[in-house]
Amino acid sequence: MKSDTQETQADAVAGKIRALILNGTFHPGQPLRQEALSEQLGVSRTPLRHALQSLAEDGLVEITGYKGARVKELDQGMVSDLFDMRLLLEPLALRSALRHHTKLDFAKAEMALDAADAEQDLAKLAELNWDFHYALYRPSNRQTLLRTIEQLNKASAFAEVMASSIAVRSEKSSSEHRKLLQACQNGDEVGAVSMLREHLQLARHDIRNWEE
Amino acid sequence: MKSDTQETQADAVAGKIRALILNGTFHPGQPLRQEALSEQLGVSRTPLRHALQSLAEDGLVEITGYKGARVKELDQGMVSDLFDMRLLLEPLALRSALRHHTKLDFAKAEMALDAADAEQDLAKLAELNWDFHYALYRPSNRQTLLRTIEQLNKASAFAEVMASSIAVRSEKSSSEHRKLLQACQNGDEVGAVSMLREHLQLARHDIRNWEE
DNA sequence: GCATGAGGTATTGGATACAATTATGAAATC
DNA sequence: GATTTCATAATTGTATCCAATACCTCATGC
Repeated sequence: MKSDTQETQADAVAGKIRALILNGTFHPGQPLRQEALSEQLGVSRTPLRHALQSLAEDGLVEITGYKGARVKELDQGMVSDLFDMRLLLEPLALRSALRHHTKLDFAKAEMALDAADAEQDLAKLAELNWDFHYALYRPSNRQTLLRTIEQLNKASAFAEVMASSIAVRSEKSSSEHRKLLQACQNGDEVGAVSMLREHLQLARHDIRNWEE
Repeated sequence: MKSDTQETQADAVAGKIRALILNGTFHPGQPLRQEALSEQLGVSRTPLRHALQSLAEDGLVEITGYKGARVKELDQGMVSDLFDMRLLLEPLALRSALRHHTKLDFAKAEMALDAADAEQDLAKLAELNWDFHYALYRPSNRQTLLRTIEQLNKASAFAEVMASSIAVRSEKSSSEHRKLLQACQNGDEVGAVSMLREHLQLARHDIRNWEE
């Protein structure tokens, strides 16, 4: 997961802001003032600005020229779109990866699951969620596909947190994840794919119920 | 297509650099030095940096911390991934849009096609290409889906230009586009979707043949 | 001869200062 | 009283300057 690129302050700050958003410290629609944030996080406005731009790419904040950045509102169609896309793309990645899985991949996936079961912090839980899925998809070695799926997952995590769904269904999610992992280990392609589909549909359903 | 957000110099510069890349002035792998570019484009390094970050999001350049930005190399799997994804996502957008098309949408699409037939500049041709597809998908009103599809289209345009494919198959592409538009106007859902699929597959095929 | 490390240069990342734009609010006008 | 206007403040975008990091050369040791 670690890239060879030297981490810059902007990246670090982006991570911190992401955590603050996912933890609920910053709520949807809230404006993110550059000066205040920069002093709060102990950096200048320059890297902060880059961080905000990064978060905008990930769909967590919305930037409007000369008007500033605010935490994105979770609109009605966003959840549908995200999960429709994930339902189309992730089975493709999983199928491409299935023949190339190694024991190390399964170990990484299981490690993420175990850590998730003990995790309370929502931001870290979301991160572990992605670690699990990524472990299963990465052996496909399809970088471009993986990058898009990662974006969609990050945005989904945002939606789940906003809908207070990620905490509520964590134990359900865990069992679904373990079944999916088991199917992958057995080399059961149709089972794994259908388990993945079911998992995504259940997640979407639970989010839907929480938004009014 | 114009958003209400005030265009900033960073955005303008991003557009210029994108054009320079698509026109072949900057070739893949070439490093993009900030100082040189900033003086060439008449802006400071600060907005230039933001522009490069934007282009990195679009997948046209690659940024590595403290090492700089370079025009992205067109790797083998990228084309496959992009078109696999487009083949899954764009039919969904088209189907969602079909019932909501208005005469204005068709007019916009046709205008883009007519302009494309007379266009020589590769960057503008790529832009018109997207304008056409966007006109057909936008009535779906699915913003998140559209945003992802836009990214994929921009990246595809990059790949097509790099493979010297966009110029060669422009007349073929035009006829495919017009058939697709016709099917949409007739309200022929299955015809439109299959035409779209064929169009994408042909584009992928022609790119494949040009890369060695 | 080749690896290795010190030093200097080139280039990027970050901090600060300044300009451009937008939001705010009070006064004037209908 | 509501609305428009204009000035002022708050906020973002841009330019400039400084610091951190990577790259390249060249000396030095084996």
